[in-house]
Amino acid sequence: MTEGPTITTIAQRAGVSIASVSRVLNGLPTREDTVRRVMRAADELGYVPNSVARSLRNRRTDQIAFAMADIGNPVYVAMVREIQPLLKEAGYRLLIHSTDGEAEDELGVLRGLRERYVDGLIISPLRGVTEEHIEAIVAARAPVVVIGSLPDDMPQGALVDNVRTDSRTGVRLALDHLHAIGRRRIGFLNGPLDTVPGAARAAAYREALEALGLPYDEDLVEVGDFYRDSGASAARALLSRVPGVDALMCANDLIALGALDVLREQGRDVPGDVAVVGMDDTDLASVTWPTLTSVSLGSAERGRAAAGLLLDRLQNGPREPRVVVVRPSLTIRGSTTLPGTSPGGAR
Amino acid sequence: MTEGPTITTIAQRAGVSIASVSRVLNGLPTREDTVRRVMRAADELGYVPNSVARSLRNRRTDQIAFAMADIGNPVYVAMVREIQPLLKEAGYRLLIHSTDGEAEDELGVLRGLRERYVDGLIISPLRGVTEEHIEAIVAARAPVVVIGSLPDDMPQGALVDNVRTDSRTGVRLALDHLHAIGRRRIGFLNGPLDTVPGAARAAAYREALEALGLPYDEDLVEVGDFYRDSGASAARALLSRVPGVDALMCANDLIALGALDVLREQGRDVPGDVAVVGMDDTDLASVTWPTLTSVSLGSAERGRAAAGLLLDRLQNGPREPRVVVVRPSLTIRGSTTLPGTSPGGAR
DNA sequence: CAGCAGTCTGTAAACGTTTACGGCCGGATG
DNA sequence: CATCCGGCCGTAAACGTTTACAGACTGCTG
Repeated sequence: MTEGPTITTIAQRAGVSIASVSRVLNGLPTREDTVRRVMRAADELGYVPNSVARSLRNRRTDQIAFAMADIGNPVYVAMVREIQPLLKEAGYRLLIHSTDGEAEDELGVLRGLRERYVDGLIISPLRGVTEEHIEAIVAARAPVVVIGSLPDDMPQGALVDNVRTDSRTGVRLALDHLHAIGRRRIGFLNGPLDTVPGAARAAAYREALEALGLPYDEDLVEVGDFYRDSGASAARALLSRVPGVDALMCANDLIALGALDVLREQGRDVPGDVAVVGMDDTDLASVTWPTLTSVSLGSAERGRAAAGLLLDRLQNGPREPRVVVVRPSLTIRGSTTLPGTSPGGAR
Repeated sequence: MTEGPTITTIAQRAGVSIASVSRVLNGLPTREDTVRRVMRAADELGYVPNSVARSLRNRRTDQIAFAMADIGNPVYVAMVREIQPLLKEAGYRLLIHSTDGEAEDELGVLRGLRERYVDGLIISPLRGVTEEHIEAIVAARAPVVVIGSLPDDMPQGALVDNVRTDSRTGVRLALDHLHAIGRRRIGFLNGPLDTVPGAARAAAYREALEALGLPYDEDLVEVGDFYRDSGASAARALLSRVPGVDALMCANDLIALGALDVLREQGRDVPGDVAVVGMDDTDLASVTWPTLTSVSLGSAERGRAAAGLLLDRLQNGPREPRVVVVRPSLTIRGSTTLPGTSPGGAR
């Protein structure tokens, strides 16, 4: 396996020093004649600079990592889809880490920053930012953007920006809508309470009910996992316990899919008998039948914001940490509107 | 910004040479006493090796890239989902390149191999492997796995393995099934003919009809793009031209989604009036209503195979190029089976 | 006690760049 | 003609590792 040409090879062929070669290739001022000879030699040899050597010398890798729980989750796909072109545009390559939501893996990625194989990191920790996460971020001395919530008491040295959404308001939007279309017995299918989204949504559901003057009823709440199967089981349990439920608020779209499966199986009309709202507004929401009303937490926008913050720090150097909050919105579709009825109309 | 400790720092603190430090850290035989001192110093300093310097010296980056048209496409997501854990297991990091299917971007990635920022590449070129692709692969001198079809006349020097599927057989499976449930006027909604999948599926459709003894009718074929909107337009056009069509074969699941939209809008029963078959068997297929019968081209399996081939080459050195062919299969769902009817039954 | 084998360690080179520094040469100036 | 200045260029060091090689030391043998 012949090794490729290096600047030394070019220097020999062009009869100049490696310093001149480097200068020419980097466009530094050089005599016309030298430029031509170097360019010629480089072309003939088909020279391509070695990015590893360059990284070592320049102390930058032009790589950025994105770490999330599961690349199979449409929410993260939406983020990657926004992040990738922004990074490419700015000359960075993208590394992907799927952590399965394991804190251990997340920490591994954060600690990996010290190996200096990336210039920065965007991370979305599923179970929140622990003491250990923070330590690792501080020790990394590389810019990090956390998508999700961050403790208030971040230490000074941490080069960390934050992008978050307001799922509280998101749940509120959904319940207001359900209330507006006349629903009063609104069930809630949540994910695990020891995840950040799970805990936040649980609290938000309670609050929203209160704001609407509806009673909180334990029987209307079911906790499972963030998957379709689990959503189906939860829906089945809830429906048999409280047959009169007239709406289901689901903590994400996958759970809502499971709920739709069960409602169809039981022959209950959606939204006639039971209205359903999902959360995350993934691509799936427009595919189901009926199509799924869903709270958009702005995945794409969060991805864009995170990439923007990171690039800003990399390009413009240190500054005060920033927080970007993305406002949720409600996308109303068929699972809460009877055909021919306007979205806001009563039932 | 304090720079982190290097082996030099450790060497000073431990009172030994950097060579000894390196030996200890790499587990080479060393006197007990020295080991202890080095380990102690490394711990106290919180040393982490610099992966860039290591890469430069070792001539390997422990990174692998995956290049595909669009990370938003569920087919590629399925592949990434399989590839990532295999690479992680083998100690490689994963880089993602979304090329938008632009030949220029694909070539950019291939040429990038010469910059040596990755040890290998998995690529899925949307519009086929051109002369230029091949040149770049040969020049790369790094192992490449192509997912998709590869010309027969690859030059000797190319370190390239190949994973492909047999979409011909896939289309055949679908048409056999449609024929078996009594459909005779089977329309075909295809993607662009200048893409590899588009061309292959067009030919396969013709062949399959012939094998079934059905006439080929131009009016039954519509060419658009591989997206949902485009699938809808195509379906609309086809249905108005040939109202009596009793089945729609779609070149991918997204097109099939569009077709389902239109059929619902026109009040035609699926599968009663028109049966629908998609292709790729993505997650979407189990979400639609009715759920979508779809030809699985084994995305996950192709991803696994590609990662396996690449790792094999990286770990065991040069060998003859290999080709893995993944057999398609048909996943039968609601869009071709009347409730209560067994899948194979007549209409 | 000389010689020798065997361990362990340190020096230095190498991986392929970028860049500080000083030298050389030309022309312009006094 | 001596001096100075500016523009180019080459030498060498640096980035942080790994590793070939040779030297130092130990303890043993004859």
